[in-house]
Formats: sequence, structure tokens, C-alpha cells
Amino acid sequence: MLKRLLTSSKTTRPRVGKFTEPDIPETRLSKAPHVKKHILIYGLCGGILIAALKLVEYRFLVVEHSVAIYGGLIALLFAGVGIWLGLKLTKTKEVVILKEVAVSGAAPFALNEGRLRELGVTPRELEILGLIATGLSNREIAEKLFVSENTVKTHSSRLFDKLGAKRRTHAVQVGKELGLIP
Amino acid sequence: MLKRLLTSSKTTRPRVGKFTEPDIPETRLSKAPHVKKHILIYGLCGGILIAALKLVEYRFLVVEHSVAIYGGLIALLFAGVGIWLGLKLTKTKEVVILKEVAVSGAAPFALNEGRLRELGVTPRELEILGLIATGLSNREIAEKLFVSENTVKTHSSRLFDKLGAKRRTHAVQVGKELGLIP
DNA sequence: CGGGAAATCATCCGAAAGTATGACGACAAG
DNA sequence: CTTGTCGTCATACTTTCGGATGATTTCCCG
Repeated sequence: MLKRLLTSSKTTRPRVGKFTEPDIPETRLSKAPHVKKHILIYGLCGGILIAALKLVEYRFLVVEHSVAIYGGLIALLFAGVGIWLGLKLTKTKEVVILKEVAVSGAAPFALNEGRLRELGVTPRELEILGLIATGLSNREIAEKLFVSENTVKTHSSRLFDKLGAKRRTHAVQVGKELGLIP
Repeated sequence: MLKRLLTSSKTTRPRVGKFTEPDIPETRLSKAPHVKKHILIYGLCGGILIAALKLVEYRFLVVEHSVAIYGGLIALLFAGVGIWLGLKLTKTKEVVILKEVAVSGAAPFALNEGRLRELGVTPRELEILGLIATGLSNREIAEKLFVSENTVKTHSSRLFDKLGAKRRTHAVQVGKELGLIP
């Protein structure tokens, strides 16, 4: 039991705590479908740049001015575009985080009547089991049900016998496992 | 005396181990240092490319051959480098993707450490609370932990005090509500 | 090195829990 | 009408719990 406790914390807590931090709100930005889009954009930019290059070449031939200036312009242009694209792609990819939070469906708890009959647990005993599970003492249960404490003791005794429990805490545990109490 | 010696080595050690173990499975992929690295690489490539450009310009001036070819070469070069960089960056970032698989049906219990500190519940006390919740008696807990029954009673007494519980069943109930036990 | 937290162990004592047994009334089924 | 189950109550007894208190050891922190 305790081991299970620790085990679950071993697999659950660190993962959430270390990787996603307390950011419970889902910060998902899935970009899987956008990849192709970016490739397209990239190609488009490439085309535009090639066209620009052509233009530059054209002016180059026509005007035939300082070659170094035009070359530098081209270099700057492409370098800038490259950096821009790199950053853009980087930024886009950077945020890709898939996060699925456990929903933990609320257990509606349906009383296991079959088990009740199977064990021969009477309604009164079940009622007392429920009160025991809330942490009440025999006396408090007796007052709550307007009966004597001895009655509660006999009920609980028979209940423990039917559940195969030795203590009330054990009975609670068994009752939970058997679906007798939520 | 001998018993105490064994006790300290059998109960203290495992306890510490149990509580620190959960942090071991860390499959983290730190990316922070890689970013700057990439920026450096990028800058380096930029320098190399500029140098290449200069070279091309030089040959351009000297040989004065077909301008279109050199321009195309430059464009291709830069385009290729841009694509390569983009892909590389993208790839690097993609590695950082975190996939958190949801645990649908499993118990999502996460120990409430804040409450622990808030109430001043020690690890040992929490351990005993877990054992109490399973329905074990003080004696059984003592045997399980290799300590004396009195020790268990002391621990549970302080635990009840901290939880504001009067009975062990009540303590279990409170512990569940407070997220101390599953 | 002192001080404090944590864990350990002990003793005493009253309260609560659990066991064993018997008994009584209500009520449904045979 | 008899039988059986269920709920109720009681008495007597044993076991377990829980509170109060004090002591010791270990470890960490200032």
C-alpha cells in the first residue's frame, strides 16, 4: 500500500513538477501541420529572392557600378533572410509541447449489491460501516442512530466477522475494496 | 541494544531511500545551453559565407565571367545554408518536444507536500498514517517497521494531534481529504 | 559546539474497541 | 404455528488505543 503510494508519486509527481512546472493551464501549441506550410513559405521566399537576384544582376549589367556593393547587398539580403527564417522556424518549433492531463473521471460509485448478499451484510451493518469509515466512534454512531452503544458494537462485530476484518480500520479498507462504500 | 542498531539501519535508511527515489527517472533534454551554441554556429557560418562571398566577388572582378552563374551560385549557397540551418534548428527544437501520456484510469494521487509542511507532518508519521489506513494495528505496524509498539503509538499520537483527529479512523479520513494518502 | 528537530523507547492509566454470550420483540416465510 | 432473520440491548471480559510524560540518540544547522 505504501509502496504503491510512493510508486505513483515516483511516476506522476516528478513528471509534472519538473517538466511542466506548475503551469496547469495547457500551453499547447502543436505545430505539426504547420511544418509543410513553412516549407512552402520558404520556397516562396527563395523564389522571391532569386527574382531579386535577377533584378540585381540586371542592374548590375546595365549600370555596371561597383560590384562589391551589389555583392554585399546580396550577401546582406540573404544573410538577413536566412537569419529571419532561422529564427522564425526556431521560434515556431520551440513551443511544440504536447500535454495531456489526466482527466481522472469522477467515480460515481455504485454499491455492489451482489457482494452484499454474497457476504450476508445487512443494511444496518452497511450503514454502520459507512459511519465507521467517516471516523466516528461507536458512541457517536450510537447517538447518531438513536441506539445503544452495545448495539453498535454487536453490529460492528458481526460486520467485521463477515468482512474478515479484525479492526474497524481494516473493515473500512475491505469495504472500500469490495465496493461497499465509496 | 542490538535491536536498536538494526532498527536504525533498517528503518531509517529505507525511509530516506524511498522518499528520494522518485526523482531518479528523469529523461530531461535540456536545451538552454544548445541555443547559444547554435547562435554561435550561425554566426560562424555567416562569417564563412561572407568570406566566400568576398572570394566570389574577387573572382568576379578578375575573371568577369558570366554574372548570372555566380549570382545563382551565391543564391543557391545561401538558400541551401538557410534551409540547412532552418532544418537543423527545427530538428534541434523538435527533440525538446515533450509527450506526456495521459494516465486515464490510474489513480492520479499526488502527495500534497505543501500540506505536509503546513501541518508539520514528518515522513515517518506519514508512513505510519499510510499503514493505519490499510487497517493495521499498532503492533502490526511496529513489526512491519521493526520498531517498538510504543514508538508507533508516539508517532500516531503526534500525527492525530497534527491532523486534529481523535481516532485512527478519523485520521485516515482527514488524511484522505487533505491529499496525504490515496 | 550548542540547540532543535526527528526518531526511538518506556511507563502508567483511562477510554475505546472488540469478543463472547444470552435475550427479547418484530416480521416474513414456510 | 414454527422457523429464521434482523435489529435491538445487556453484561462481562480482553485487547487495543490514545494521552501524558520523560528520556535517549542521531543528525543538521547556525
